[in-house]
Amino acid sequence: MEAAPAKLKTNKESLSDLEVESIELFIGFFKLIGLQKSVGEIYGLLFVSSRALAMDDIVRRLGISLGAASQGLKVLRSVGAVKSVYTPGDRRDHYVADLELSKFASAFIQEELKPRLDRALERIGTMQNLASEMEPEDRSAAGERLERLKHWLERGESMLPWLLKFLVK
Amino acid sequence: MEAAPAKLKTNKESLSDLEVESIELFIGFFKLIGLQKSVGEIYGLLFVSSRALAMDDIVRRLGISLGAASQGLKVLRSVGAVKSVYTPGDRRDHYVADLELSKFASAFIQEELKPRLDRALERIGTMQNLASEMEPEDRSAAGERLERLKHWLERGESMLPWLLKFLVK
DNA sequence: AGAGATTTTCATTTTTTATTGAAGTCTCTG
DNA sequence: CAGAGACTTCAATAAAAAATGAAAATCTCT
Repeated sequence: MEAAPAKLKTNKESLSDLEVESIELFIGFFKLIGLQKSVGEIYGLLFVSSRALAMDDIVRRLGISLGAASQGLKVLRSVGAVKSVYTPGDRRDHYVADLELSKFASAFIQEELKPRLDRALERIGTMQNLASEMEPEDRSAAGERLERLKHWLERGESMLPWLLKFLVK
Repeated sequence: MEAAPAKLKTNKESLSDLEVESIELFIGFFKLIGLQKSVGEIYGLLFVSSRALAMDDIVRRLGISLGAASQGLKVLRSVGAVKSVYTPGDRRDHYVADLELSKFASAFIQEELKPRLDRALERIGTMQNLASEMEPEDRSAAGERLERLKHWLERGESMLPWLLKFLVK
């Protein structure tokens, strides 16, 4: 039997406990709003970093691929969760976490929630038309349900601006 | 060349346009709160049905497996989204959609959102302890960030009861 | 302009998640 | 009280999503 092979990846400099906690925290948080693990990892690492990190620092520390880092940073930039800062004498982009957490929440509300509610209300219109062509017995059942659902969704929609204001302030 | 083979699955009685719209609507809605497609399909079908459906009606109409239907109904029961009604002279359970849509939303808030926020706040406590053992330069950067994150999460948490009340009434 | 460094893109592979299908359990009924 | 119907469970399979790795593109400095 051969000597035990090194099972652990050796290509990642070990993370501190603080970094691990931060990463786990943001993986969970970002998953909730539909972002993938690697995005949470990157943000978690940047969140507790006292200096800006270049993409290959991120790659090295997290042990992820360049591709994943590039894509993850793209997402984070697009929701305003990180910004790149200039570092004299270094050609690489360096990233820091933007601490306005409310940005993600409002991006989520405006880019995910709102469009879905709008789409759902559209669908209800379609469904009400379809229902109006049905036999009376079926129509009344479906009709009342649709009306209720519509009210509820409109209520939800009306709440969004308020919710947004609350989170962003 | 042979006659064109029947490509469509023939094991599902075709769905009406109304049913299709409803199913798509609820698939989207349920995905948002982390429930799987088959759960949305079942609820969407029940939502526009004018009568209670047995599990094998659901299986037949949607063309899903018994197992998926059983599991999907289990989830829907657990969040109070469907209830079973008694049908004389039939041993099978028959299900109707519960129209209190707010139930799902509040189940989501209480069973997903709240625990996650709590867990996150716990983690921040841990992180604050870890940070307090760090070198001063790193500590102040991390310390301020943690404090901000904590405030923001507490703010979010304080909003939940209100949100819940708004949705449920 | 061109060499080297950095970053992006995307087809392929890996991982994760959802669905199936068959065996198992329970419960009515004849 | 046996057996058929109704439902559940779970290991195996299929589908979907994410990560990798390498090529292509972009950038920067001389």
